[in-house]
Amino acid sequence: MSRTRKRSSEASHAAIFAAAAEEFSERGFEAGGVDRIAAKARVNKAMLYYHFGSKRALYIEILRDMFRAVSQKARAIADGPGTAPDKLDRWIATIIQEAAARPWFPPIMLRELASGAPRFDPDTFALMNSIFGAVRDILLQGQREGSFGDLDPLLTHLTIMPPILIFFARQRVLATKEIATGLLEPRQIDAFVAHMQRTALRLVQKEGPRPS
Amino acid sequence: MSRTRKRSSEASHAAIFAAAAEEFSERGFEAGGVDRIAAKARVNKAMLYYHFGSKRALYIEILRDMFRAVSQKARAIADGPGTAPDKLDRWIATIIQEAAARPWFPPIMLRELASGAPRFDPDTFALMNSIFGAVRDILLQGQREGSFGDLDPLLTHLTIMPPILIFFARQRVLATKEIATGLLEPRQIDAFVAHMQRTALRLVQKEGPRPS
DNA sequence: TGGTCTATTAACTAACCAGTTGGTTAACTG
DNA sequence: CAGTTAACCAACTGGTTAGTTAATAGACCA
Repeated sequence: MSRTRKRSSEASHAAIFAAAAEEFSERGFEAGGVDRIAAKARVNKAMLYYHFGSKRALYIEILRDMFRAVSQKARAIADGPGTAPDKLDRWIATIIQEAAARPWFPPIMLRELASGAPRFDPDTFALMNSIFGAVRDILLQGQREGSFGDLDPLLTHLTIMPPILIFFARQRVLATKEIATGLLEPRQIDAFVAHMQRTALRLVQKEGPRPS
Repeated sequence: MSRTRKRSSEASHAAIFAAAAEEFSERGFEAGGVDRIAAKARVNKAMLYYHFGSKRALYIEILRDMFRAVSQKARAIADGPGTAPDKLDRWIATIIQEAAARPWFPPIMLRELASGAPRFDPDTFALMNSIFGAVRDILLQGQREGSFGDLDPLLTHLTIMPPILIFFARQRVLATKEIATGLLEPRQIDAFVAHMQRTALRLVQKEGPRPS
């Protein structure tokens, strides 16, 4: 049946993708091995080249998958209705949810930042930039509305994103070492969302009279 | 003369250290090559093993060098005189200065965080933890004195450090690509110090009446 | 002067890696 | 049923890698 073959093909594709995401997340692009990926996916190494063309193309596919999802949601929030503080809250909740749903994303992204993203093709780079574009629009809206103070959108973005990436990279490590269980329970994530929302609001707020 | 030989030995040691710092910073531990390090240091590869014993020992030496410097200064600030907000400001200025002086540090640290620091021996790990210990003492002092609100020291530390690491990792990338020159001029760094000091203060401040 | 130690080297090894090749199997099609 | 093709695989290749070894040059000292 065509179904059987087709399904098998898609299953192989998905298994390779999942195995590669895990491998690259744990070891990085250079240290990640295609033999190990193939073994994890229970697939012959040649299938990896059959389905994805090259180690790099497979890696980029993993990056693009997550950029596509985040970029689309960020644009929807920025272009949708609501006040700027409200949009900022929703943006933070969204990116944290997406990171929690793709545990391989934060380590890969951190390594890309550390390396200067030399593996990004122009399209992937543009996709990543469009995420910042949405955030910038939210921040500028807040300034226009008078609810946000004077701020540098890029610097603000670069202050909010890194703690999120490192929080999840650390969580994965702690989970792997089994130092503490249940650290990624929903309550834990909700508390972190609240922390980052509070942090972001304090960061963009207008300066004003302070207590004491 | 013994001087000539001794100096030559120390010079080789230093050249290998510098070349390795650069190599590991650009490519990471796994992708970093000892042959490339030796070539950069203008030294035979065997000298690397003579002076440092192994690739990993060389790598750890680079990590310890920076942890030693930062840990010592952090302790001095935490244990010295001054109010908590003042200490927090000095801590941020210090870590940013140390990162600027060791441009290889942020990328290496980011990759370690992404990998879960599997290459840390217990001593190095303790050295790194003692940095957090000093920061925690500053934050607790602020709570005791009533100038800081209710906060989680670890979460606060993990909100302040990542933007600093990523700021410098990005700077190095931009400098390499020569997209913009002079980005790391003193003024640029001073502005970033001010931004992070403002960010940290807003983060730890007591909640109070806000401007509407 | 002859022995000893530090610093250095070229040449080697054994393992590993990304990617290729040449061929097989099995579902579908006319 | 015969031909086509998507999906799959074992085995190989060429190149790279961390780490070793055996030998040597020169400083120091007795």
